[in-house]
Amino acid sequence: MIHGEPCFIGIHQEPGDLDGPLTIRVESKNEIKDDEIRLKVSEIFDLKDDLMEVYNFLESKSELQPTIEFCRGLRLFKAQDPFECIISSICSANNSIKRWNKSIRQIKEKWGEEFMSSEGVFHSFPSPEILMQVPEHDMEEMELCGGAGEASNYTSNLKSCGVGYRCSYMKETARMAHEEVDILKLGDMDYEDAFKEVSKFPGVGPKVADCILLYGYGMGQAFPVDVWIGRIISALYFQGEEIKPPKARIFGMKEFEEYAGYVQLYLFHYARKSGLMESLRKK
DNA sequence: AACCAGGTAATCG
DNA sequence: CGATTACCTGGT
Repeated sequence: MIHGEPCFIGIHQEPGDLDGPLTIRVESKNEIKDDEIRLKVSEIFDLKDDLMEVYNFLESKSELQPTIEFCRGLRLFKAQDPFECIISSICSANNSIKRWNKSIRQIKEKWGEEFMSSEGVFHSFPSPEILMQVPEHDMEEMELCGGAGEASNYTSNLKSCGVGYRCSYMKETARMAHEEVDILKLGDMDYEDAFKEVSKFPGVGPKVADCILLYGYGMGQAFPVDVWIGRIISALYFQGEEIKPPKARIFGMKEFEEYAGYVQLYLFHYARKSGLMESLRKK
């Protein structure tokens, strides 16, 4: 997997035993060294350090202390495929979790590479080159196929995955990732430069850019602000006064520094589990 | 059937 | 500049 070959990793931990042992099962056609597996798993699940450093930080801020008991053991999860993360993040904008997950699953099933394992069939996310060539809508696909039958019968096009107007963003981003931008290089840039760079992709605003950098490239200083984080910051730090996303983002980055990503994750989960979210619902 | 949620891009003053 | 609005889809 270090070299890009497919590999399946199953991870199990007894429910309720967050400090208990992790069982890791690996499947691959090729031989893989134990150390490589450990390295990759630990990178994906951010296991390189225990969370004490994060918890010490949360403890030091009175507004954040309550999040700990609701989130203990929760970790940032790093995406394995940067391009999948970029397209997924674009797809998530102005969209529901359920819907954009469904869209991404369909994209993988339709244009990803297929793999078998004992757990069933898997699909990788298609490469930029593949995705940029996918027809946008049923009419385009029909013409490509010679124009036979009803357009609505064609389902090998991006719009059929329910991505809506994000379709053109995704295709153009795929084209740029293939022809103009080295998306692997983003990981070596510093945060500010990487933020400017990913913001060049259509459909990528501040929130999506921060999601890409946080979940796709492990940049922990990113603080993605969606409506919920905006409301939570307003409630916890500004006595409920409305704080607009750009201001909430700057505030979060200054206040939380290299822990901003973890604070965002913990605040969101805390608000959801504690009932704070219900009380903040609309306006 | 009208209305809602959800970030970005375009447009307006 | 800041403020407003169109955009698509699946849900009520």
